[in-house]
Amino acid sequence: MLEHTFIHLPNFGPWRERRLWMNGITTWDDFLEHYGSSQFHKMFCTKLASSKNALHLGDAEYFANNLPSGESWRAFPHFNKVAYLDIETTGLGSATDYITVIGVYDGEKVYSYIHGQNLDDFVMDIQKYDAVVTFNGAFFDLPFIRKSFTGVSLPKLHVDLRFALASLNVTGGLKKIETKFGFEREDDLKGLNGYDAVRMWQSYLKTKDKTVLDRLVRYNAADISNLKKLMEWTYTEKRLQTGFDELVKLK
DNA sequence: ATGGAACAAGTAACCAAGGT
DNA sequence: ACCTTGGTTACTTGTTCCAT
Repeated sequence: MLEHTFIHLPNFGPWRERRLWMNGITTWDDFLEHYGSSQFHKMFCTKLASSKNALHLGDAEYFANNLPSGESWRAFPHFNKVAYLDIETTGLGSATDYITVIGVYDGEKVYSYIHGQNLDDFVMDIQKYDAVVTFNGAFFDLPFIRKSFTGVSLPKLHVDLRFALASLNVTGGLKKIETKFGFEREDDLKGLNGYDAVRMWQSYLKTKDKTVLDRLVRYNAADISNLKKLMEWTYTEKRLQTGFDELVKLK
C-alpha cells in the first residue's frame, strides 16, 4: 500500500490523495512522471523520491516518522520482521509494579522473556524487528517497557490494534474482540484475563510450581498469536476503507 | 487576473478509553 | 493508579475552482 500512499505529503489528507487516485495517479512513479517537471510540485517530488529510497532500503523508521500515526498500518505488508508483542505485569503501573513476562511472536515462533530468567534478553532481541504490533500498547505495554528498561530501543513503526480496530467500529477489550471473531483458546486458558495473569505470577512466586508459570506463559502466547490474525484482518479492512482498490479497478 | 464560495487541512482544548 | 492516543468540537488557515 505504501507506493500508492500520498497522505504523508505536507498538506495532503485523505481527500487529496483520493483525487490523485481518481485522476489515474496511483503510484509514486505516476506522480513523478506527471509532475516531475513542475516547479510547483518540486517539494512533493523530492519527498516521494525519499520515500522510494526508504522503501528500497527497508527503512521502517522513515515511514514511522512520516505517516500519520493512524495510517501506520499501510506499511505493514512491506516489512516482514514484525514483532507481535504483549506483556504481563504485577499490576497496572503503580511504582512497585514490574514486568513478569514479555511475549514476542514473529509470525512463526513465540519467544517468551520471563522475569528472573531471561527477561533482559528482550532488550537485544527486540532490535531485530522493523515493526511492532500490540493491542493498547501505546498506552500500556510500550511505556511500561520503556520505564523498565531505560534506554531500550523499540521499533519506531507501531500498529496499535486497539485504535485501528476502533476506527473500523470494532471496540471492546481484546478478549471480547476475539470472541467476536470466533478465535478459540486452549481449554485451560479460556476465561482468563489480565488480572488472572497477576494472580498466576503471585501463585508461582509462593509455590515455585512450574506448571503455574507455564500456564501464565501460554496465556501470554495465546494473546500474541491472535494479534497476527487481527492485524491481517485489519489491514484488508483498512485498505478497503481507503477505496483504493475500487477506484483503480474502475479504470 | 481577481474575488469569493466551498471545502479541506491544521490547531487547540477537552474527553473517553483498555490493559495487568 | 497510570498511561497516550484518537475522536469530537470549534475555530483558523489554506486550496481549489468557478464566475466574473
